[in-house]
Amino acid sequence: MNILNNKKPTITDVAKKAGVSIKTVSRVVNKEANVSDGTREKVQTAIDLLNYQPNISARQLAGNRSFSIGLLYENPHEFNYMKGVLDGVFDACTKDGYSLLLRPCHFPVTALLNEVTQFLQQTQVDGVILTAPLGDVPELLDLLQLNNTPFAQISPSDESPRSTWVSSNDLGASEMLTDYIVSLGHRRIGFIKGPPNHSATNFRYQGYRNCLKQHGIAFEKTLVKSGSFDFESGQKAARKLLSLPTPPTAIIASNDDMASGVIQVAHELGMALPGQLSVAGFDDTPLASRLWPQLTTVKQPISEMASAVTGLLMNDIRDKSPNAQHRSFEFELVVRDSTLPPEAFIKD
Amino acid sequence: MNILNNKKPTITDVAKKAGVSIKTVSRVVNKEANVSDGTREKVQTAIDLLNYQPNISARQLAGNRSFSIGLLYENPHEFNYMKGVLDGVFDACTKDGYSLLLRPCHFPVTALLNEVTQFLQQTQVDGVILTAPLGDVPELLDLLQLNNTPFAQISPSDESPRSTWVSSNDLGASEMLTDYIVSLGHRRIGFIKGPPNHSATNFRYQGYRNCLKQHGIAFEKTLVKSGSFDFESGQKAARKLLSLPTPPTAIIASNDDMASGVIQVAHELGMALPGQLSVAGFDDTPLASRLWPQLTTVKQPISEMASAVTGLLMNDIRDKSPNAQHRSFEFELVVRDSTLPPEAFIKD
DNA sequence: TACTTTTTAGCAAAAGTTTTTCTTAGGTAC
DNA sequence: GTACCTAAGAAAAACTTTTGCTAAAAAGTA
Repeated sequence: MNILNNKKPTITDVAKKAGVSIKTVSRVVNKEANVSDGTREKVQTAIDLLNYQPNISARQLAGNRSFSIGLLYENPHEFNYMKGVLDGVFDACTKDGYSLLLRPCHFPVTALLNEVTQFLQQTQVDGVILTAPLGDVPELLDLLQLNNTPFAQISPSDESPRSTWVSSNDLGASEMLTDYIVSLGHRRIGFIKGPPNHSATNFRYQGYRNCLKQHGIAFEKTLVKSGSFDFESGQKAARKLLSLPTPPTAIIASNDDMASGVIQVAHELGMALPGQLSVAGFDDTPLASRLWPQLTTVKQPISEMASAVTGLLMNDIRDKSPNAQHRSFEFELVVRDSTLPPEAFIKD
Repeated sequence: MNILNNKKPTITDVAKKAGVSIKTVSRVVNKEANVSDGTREKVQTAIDLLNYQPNISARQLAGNRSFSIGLLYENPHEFNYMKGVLDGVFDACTKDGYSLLLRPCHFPVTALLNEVTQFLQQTQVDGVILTAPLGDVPELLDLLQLNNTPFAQISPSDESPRSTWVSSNDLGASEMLTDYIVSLGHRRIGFIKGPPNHSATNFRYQGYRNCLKQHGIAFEKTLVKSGSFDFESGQKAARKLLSLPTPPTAIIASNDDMASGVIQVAHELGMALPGQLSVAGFDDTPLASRLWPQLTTVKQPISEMASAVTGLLMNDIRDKSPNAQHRSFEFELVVRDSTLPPEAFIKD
C-alpha cells in the first residue's frame, strides 16, 4: 500500500537513502554505464525499500520521452481482430514498462492527418503502431517521419515499407486454402475480394489465382466479386455468385464476416450446406465456430504478431536505429464443417 | 504542419505575442476567472496564431493532473461490447482534450490489485472507468478510494455504488423480452444465466422470473441453467435443456454468445429453427444478425452509456465532487427470425 | 614514481508549466 | 474618504527528472 503515502518518494529521497547523488540514481534507473556494482546495488536496495517509481511526467519533460506508445487503428470491420492486436501490444508494453494509448482514426485522409497530428502533440508518445489500412496512407507515413516519431506496421500492403513491420503470409495462406478446396474436387470456385485499401486484399486474391493456375483451372472473371470485409457485402456478393447460370460449388470469402454473409444467403436460398455449397473464410474469428455449419477458415497469430511488432518498435525507439526490421508469420488451416466435396462428386 | 517547427511554441511565446503575462495565458488556457473578455480574446488569437499546445508533461508535473483517463477492463467474453465502450469513452475524451489509456486486467483479485496499483503509479491518470465485472470487486474500489483516484462505473451490480455510474435497465429489458416470448404462446421457457460476478446476471434472471410470475406461469427450476457468457457454456446448457423429458419450446440466453451456442446445438440435433425451438439473447452484438436464423435479442446503447459515464467522470474530476451521479439507459427489443410461436400452436 | 587514461560520481542548470505571493490600478459602494 | 472588489502583472518557487560539465578516484603505462 506504498501508494498511499502522502508523498511519493522522489529521486532525491532515494539518493539520500543510498548516500549518493541523484545523478547516480538516475544512472541506475536508466541502466546507464559508469556505475560500480557496489553502488548500483546500494541504490537498487534503496529503490526497493522506498518503492520508488520514477515520475513519468518529469521524465517526459526533462528527457523528452514519454514511455508510452500509441496504437492507431481505423474503425475495424472486425473488432475481434483488434482484440488480438490489443492483447499482443499490451503484453509487450507492460513487459517494458510502457503505457498504451489508444487512438481510433477516421478517414478521409485530411481528417486523419489532423487527428494524428493532434494526438502526437498531445500525448508525445515515443512511437506508434499502425494497423491496416493506416500503413497504406503515404501522407501519414510522411507526417510521422517528418515528426521523427518512430513507427511500426502490422501487415502493410507495401512490401518494402518505410518502417519496421510484421506480416503474415497471406499469399501462402490463400494458396493453401484454395488448394484445399480444389483438393475436395471443386472446380468452380467463387472468390470475394476485400476492399482495395487493405493489404490482405491483394495477397489473398493472388493466392487464389496462383492456385487455380497451378491446378490448370481456367480463371473466370465472373466468379470474382468485390466486398468490403463486412457481412452485408458478403451477402451481396453471394447473391450475385449464386444467381449465375452455373453457380460456383464453393465460395472463398476474404474474411470470416463476409463468409458469414455467404452462409446466410445460402440458407435463405434453402441450399443444403455444405452439400450444395462449400464456404470458407479467413481469420478464424470467434464467429467462425458459431456459424452453422462451422466455418473452414485460416488463422493468423494476431496477438503474437502484435506483440512482436511492439517489441521491434521498442528496439527502434531505444536504438534510434533507422533500419526497418521485419518478421513474418505463418497461417494455419482450420478445417471445419462448411467445406465438403461438391454434390456432383458425392452422387458419383 | 506546425508540428514540424524546430521549436514548439511555449506559454512564454504566447504571452509575448498577446502582450500579457504568462499568468494571464495560463488563466485563459485553464478557463479560470478574472480575465476580461477583451484580454481573453487577445490571448486566444495568439494561441491560435502560434498553434500553441500546452506541454502535457509540464502541466502534469506542475499541476498534478495528467489529462488522461484510464479504461480498466477484464478480458471480455464478448469483445464487441468493448468496442462499443471504447468508442463512447473515446468520443467523450477527445471532446475534452483527454487521452485514453487502456489497461486490461486479470483475476484473481490479488493480481488485479497489483496491476491497478502499478497502472496508477505509472500513468497517474486523472480518473478511471471500470467496466463490469471490475466494479464488483470491493478491494479495487477501496484501492481507488484510498488513492484518491476518481472513478466511474458502467453497469455495476451494486445499485448503491460508491461512485458515479451509468446503468441500463437490465431488469426491464429482461421482463420485456420474456414478455414477448410469452406473448408468442410459449409456456415452457428455458433460461441460461450468466456468471455470478456480473451485474447483468441477476437482473436478467430476475426479469425472467418476474415476468413468469406476472403471467401466472409456474417457475421450474430445471428450466434454468448456468453459463459463463460464452459460446461453449451456451452449448452445454442447451444440451441439458433439450434433453429434458419435456424440453422447453423457447430458450432465453443471458447474452448473444450463449444464444449462439443454443442455436448451434439445436442445429446439431436436427431441430427446425425457429419452428421447434425459439431462441433469444441479449446485447444485439454483430453476431446476432449473422446467425441462422437471425437472433431475436435486446439492445443496449453501449456507446452512449460509455460516453455519458466518461462525461460524468470528467465532471467529478473537475469539481472534485464526491457525490455520485447516475444515469440510466433503456433497452430496445430487436425482433428477428429466431422466435416464433411454439409448434403446437402452429399445428392448431 | 610520474603521467595519462578511464571510471565513477557529483553539481547545477534546464525542461515548460502551474501555483503562490505581492502589487497595482481602476471601479463601485457606502 | 474608506473599504472592497476585479483584472492583471511580476517574480519566484515548485514539480521531478535528465544532462552537460567537472572533479575525484582508480587503473594503466612508461
